[in-house]
Amino acid sequence: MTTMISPHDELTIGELATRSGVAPSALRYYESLGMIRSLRTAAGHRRYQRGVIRRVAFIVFAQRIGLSLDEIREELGKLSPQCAPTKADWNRLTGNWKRRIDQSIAEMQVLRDSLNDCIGCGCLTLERCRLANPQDKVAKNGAGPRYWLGDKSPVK
Amino acid sequence: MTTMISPHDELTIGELATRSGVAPSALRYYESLGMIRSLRTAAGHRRYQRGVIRRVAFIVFAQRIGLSLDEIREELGKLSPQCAPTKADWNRLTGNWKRRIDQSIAEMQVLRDSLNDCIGCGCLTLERCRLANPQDKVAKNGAGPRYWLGDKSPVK
DNA sequence: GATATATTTAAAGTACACTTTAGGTTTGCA
DNA sequence: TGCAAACCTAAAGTGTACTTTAAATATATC
Repeated sequence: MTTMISPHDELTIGELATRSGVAPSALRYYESLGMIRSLRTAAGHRRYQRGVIRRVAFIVFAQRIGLSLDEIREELGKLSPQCAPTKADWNRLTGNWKRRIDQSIAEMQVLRDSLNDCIGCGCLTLERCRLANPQDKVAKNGAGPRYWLGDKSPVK
Repeated sequence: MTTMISPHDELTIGELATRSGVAPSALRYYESLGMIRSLRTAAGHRRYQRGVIRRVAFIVFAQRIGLSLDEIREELGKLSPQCAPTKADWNRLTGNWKRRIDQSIAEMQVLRDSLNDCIGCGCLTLERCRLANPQDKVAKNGAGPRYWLGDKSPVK
């Protein structure tokens, strides 16, 4: 019986890396942040339970949606320790995530529309197209491009 | 004549910061990267020509679309030095940018659909929903979440 | 003229998400 | 038994995009 997978349904870090597409160093990093857990062999090598694959998938997915590791860590904290989420958990999470995704899409659409407007009006500037306001008014607001594009958040 | 704006249609760094919503430190940083230029007063203070506002708007816009400063620097290099882009330039740029935006939107939609599928099928796992493949096949591919989500790019 | 605000530079610091390195141990296979 | 490949830890390094700091000079306002 030459299995590629450990007999006890536990994965080595290399196997988890292959299965998840996430580098071993990243998996260790996630573990150092308390996002995933491992058992250890007598020699100190990590062994991952199968559920961890889902957890890593969860992390990767959430990252693509735009969550920071810190936010993801919080979300993971709301689930049962190392298990798959309950149906209720899942609905709540996906609800939040969908809203987030919809926001991203909406923002991208604003950006695309901005380009259309700029082409349409022929003025060739992002600045004046989006800015119906006279310049001095904008200057007084302390507003900038982010404002032009419909975002109120500080510059960072 | 108490103007808020310099008499010669040239902006101080503070004025440009206010007008663009970009911090002075960031403007200096962009200048250090050769993305914008300034004239200097006798005392060495920066003075920005009006066109620079558009250039900064361009930078901010491109960042939101997801371009790195390095990519933006390249795009800026294709324009006439400190001027507004020509109509042809503009169409080319916006064409590229729109494609980029469309890609972002498409990716977000894939992510959203993934969530829908997961809810719809009730399996409560990202992993098995997106993965019609038997697990061993995936293991052989060395594929991971990024693959499940329709992306071929390396882990980074 | 005094003072407050704005500006200058260079260099170091920050945050995020990891990766790389170094030096050592363990495992799997012939 | 021998050896390559995989694993371990801690600490330092990487890339992006800035911000902060410090010490000095300049400008604007009263």
